[in-house]
Amino acid sequence: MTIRESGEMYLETIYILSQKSSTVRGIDIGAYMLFSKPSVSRAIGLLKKEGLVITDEQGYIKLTDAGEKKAKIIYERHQLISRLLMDLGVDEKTAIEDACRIEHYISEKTFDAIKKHVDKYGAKKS
Amino acid sequence: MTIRESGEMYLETIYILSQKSSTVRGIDIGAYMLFSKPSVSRAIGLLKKEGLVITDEQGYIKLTDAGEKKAKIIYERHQLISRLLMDLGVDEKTAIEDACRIEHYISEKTFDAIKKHVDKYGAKKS
DNA sequence: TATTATAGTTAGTGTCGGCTAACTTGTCAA
DNA sequence: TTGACAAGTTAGCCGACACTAACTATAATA
Repeated sequence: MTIRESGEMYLETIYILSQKSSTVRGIDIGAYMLFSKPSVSRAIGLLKKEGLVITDEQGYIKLTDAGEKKAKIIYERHQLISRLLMDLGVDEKTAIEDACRIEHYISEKTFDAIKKHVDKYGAKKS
Repeated sequence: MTIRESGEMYLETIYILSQKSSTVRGIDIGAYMLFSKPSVSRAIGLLKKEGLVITDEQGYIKLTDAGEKKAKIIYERHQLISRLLMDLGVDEKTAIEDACRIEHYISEKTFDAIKKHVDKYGAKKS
């Protein structure tokens, strides 16, 4: 069972929250994603099974090395797509929102192409 | 009930097939999309309910005016995103595939921005 | 200490959108 | 005329992924 869009979103969220705070709880994830506690609970359970997430003794949620690696890739994609869209003239809010949905559906090849473009011309805005 | 990703794909397919042949049947749609007959049957039923599709006396599937309008928009999006990706250096096959998945998730604003870009710089390839 | 609030889980539901199996119907050829 | 095939539909299933209601466990506070 490989990870899907929903799982990617959770991973990315955990990654983002981990950078703001050293402790991430299910409830924080739910608050960020606007999902209910049971939805988060189930999703985290699945990510644990896949070895992408663990919970420590206090119940805090952490990414495993594998999870962190994946999360970074997803996060990087999000950033890059946002930048591309902003380069094209899309306002930041819309760019971030659209990137969030698109990021799960682009191939490696397209991602590389966007990377090249943004490295060359882009990133008006960090 | 508003149309979703799956419905958009069916509409676009009907649109494409309608341009190749004046008669479009469920079986043709299934062959194109690689979906089973019952899946197509159900989807077409839903599109009929939404007034986007009708079947004529012989059972052939046609877009209504509303359906054609929607289908055109979706098709145009697909074309534009493909061009954008090709402009970025993505090969045609990959560009078309990725565009197919992305097209359902971009906002009007982003679409407009892509349109401007492609009109200005793009379309190396029709 | 007893109460209350917070966090997590369990159980069960609903929608979307695929699927197979099996039935119906119409056409065409033996 | 009958038998077979092609196309469509019906019935029912499944996975993904949200939800609510309700239970549990723990921590904080009156």
